[in-house]
Amino acid sequence: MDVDLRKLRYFVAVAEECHFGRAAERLHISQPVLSRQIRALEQELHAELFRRDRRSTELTAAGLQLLEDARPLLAAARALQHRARQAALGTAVLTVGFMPGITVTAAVRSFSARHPELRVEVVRTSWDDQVEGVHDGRLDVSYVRLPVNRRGLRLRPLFSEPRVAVLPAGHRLADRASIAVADLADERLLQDPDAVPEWRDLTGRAQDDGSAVRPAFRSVEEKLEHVAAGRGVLVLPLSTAVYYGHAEVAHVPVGDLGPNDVCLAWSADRAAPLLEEFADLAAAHA
Amino acid sequence: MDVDLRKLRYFVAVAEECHFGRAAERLHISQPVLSRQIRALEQELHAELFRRDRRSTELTAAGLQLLEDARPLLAAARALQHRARQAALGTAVLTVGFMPGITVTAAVRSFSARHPELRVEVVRTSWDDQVEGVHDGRLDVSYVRLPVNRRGLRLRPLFSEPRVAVLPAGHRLADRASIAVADLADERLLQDPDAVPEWRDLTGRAQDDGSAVRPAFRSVEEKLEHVAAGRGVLVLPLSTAVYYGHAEVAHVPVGDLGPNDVCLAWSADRAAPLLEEFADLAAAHA
DNA sequence: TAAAAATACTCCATAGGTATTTTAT
DNA sequence: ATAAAATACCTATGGAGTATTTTTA
Repeated sequence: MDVDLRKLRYFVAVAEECHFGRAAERLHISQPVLSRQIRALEQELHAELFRRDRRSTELTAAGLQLLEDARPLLAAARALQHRARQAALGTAVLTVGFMPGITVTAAVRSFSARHPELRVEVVRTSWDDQVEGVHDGRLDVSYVRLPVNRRGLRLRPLFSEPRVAVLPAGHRLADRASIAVADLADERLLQDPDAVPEWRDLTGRAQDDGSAVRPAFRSVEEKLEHVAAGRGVLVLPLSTAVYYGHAEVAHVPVGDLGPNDVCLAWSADRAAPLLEEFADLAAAHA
Repeated sequence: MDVDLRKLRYFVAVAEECHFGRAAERLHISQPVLSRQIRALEQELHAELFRRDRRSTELTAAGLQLLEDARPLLAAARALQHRARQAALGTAVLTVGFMPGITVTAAVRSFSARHPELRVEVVRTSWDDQVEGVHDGRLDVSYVRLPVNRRGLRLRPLFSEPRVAVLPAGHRLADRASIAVADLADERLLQDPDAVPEWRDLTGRAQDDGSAVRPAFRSVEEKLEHVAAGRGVLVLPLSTAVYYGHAEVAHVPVGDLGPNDVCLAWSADRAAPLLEEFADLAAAHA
């Protein structure tokens, strides 16, 4: 009758690992259990999900389709649990996510004034989890920086700001009034290339020259230390660069980079009145 | 760990019936089982979902929040199953829903020409299920008539058309070139008031004068027979009225009713490229 | 033959059932 | 006293484990 979310979670693990043994390990269950659960899922759906070739395990078309739907469904289920538990605590809470550098106080203050019965929580996000929290219920609304995957989201544009290159203090370009992307061609980019799509278009740079490009330094603070140490450069929205003032780094505008757009995002699956109201205020204060 | 969709389905039934016994009956399980499952759900969520008063059962704030999320989640789960099964059948299918009177052939033909590998199915919908099918996976895209609940949907406006009053052939207003809503004040409306929000604004008409207003005649054809028999009137988009030509009924434009907007709708939770492409074609042919 | 998945079995948590009790009017 | 939900207790399905077999490069 109903699908079993546990089985879906198992399925996603296998789909991601393409290997029953490793997936079982990740899920902290034994391999035979996992095989049996996946088989059961396949029978329930009347669909073969994996092509078990000799030494490899890969998704079928049906499996690909299922993966497409399963991830958001699991996120929605987590969100449902989270919100139900939250609601049970009595005090209604609106949780606002924001990327570093974005100032939310004005909008939050206005909103609190209108809704004194709501407690407003503010949570710092990062490039990697700025939308995740919206999908899994930890955030009600989130200030996000484009580009984001719009799927399942409702977006309200707020403002745009220029992007700057962040360089070591003594760098040959550090004193320039403005530079072009091409000037950075020989530098190492210390961040997710998706955050700077234009980087990909730089001639002479492989599509993905070794996925070891972005190691374990996740926070902006850590990345800035690496910049200061001369290990690479960053491209950041101006407000982020200003927010994290660092004596050993400088920033210069990049002339041929489009501006960075900031939006408010919330789940397209939710009843929106309060969220829209917050969005209106956020837009008014932007 | 994961919520159990079965429990959520049970919960929704109890929330809708406000009565464990009736809900159990509807679910074809015994009442004690249902009580136990709801208790288990409450414990998993650390949330009291129902206030069990003496003789009544009603939702708590947490229960209301859960209901809000549970219904779309269950629909999404059904959609996931449906699409996975469909994908397993091999031939990829795009299913298009449409309200009676809307012509989809042009858009469908263009789309088929561009995607000969896809089989395009066309399914007739009605006022009551025009969005349901999109949520539970039976439809990939659907031509809908506003107003609709936008939650979880992506909408692309296509066109607008005037709305007409449908009257018995010999009716006192049947020969008029145009009428006003007020002229219909004494008539009985044979359809869901939500389909004609302006009806509510008519002075001298109770907000909901007996919910027995709309009995078991669901299809447009049945409603037209009732109009012909003089039992009431309808307000329909012009194309629908024309589509269902009936010798014993007439239709006249209603001057002070806004036009009816037709949109293409699809799920906000899905990856959109193909759906957007269809939307583009639908808009081009509108 | 060796790695990966499937099968065989055992155990136990839990959904479901019936009979009964509790609770509040 | 009665209607509604909760509890007690039983059965059986199915999830999880370990040991083992099948499969194919």
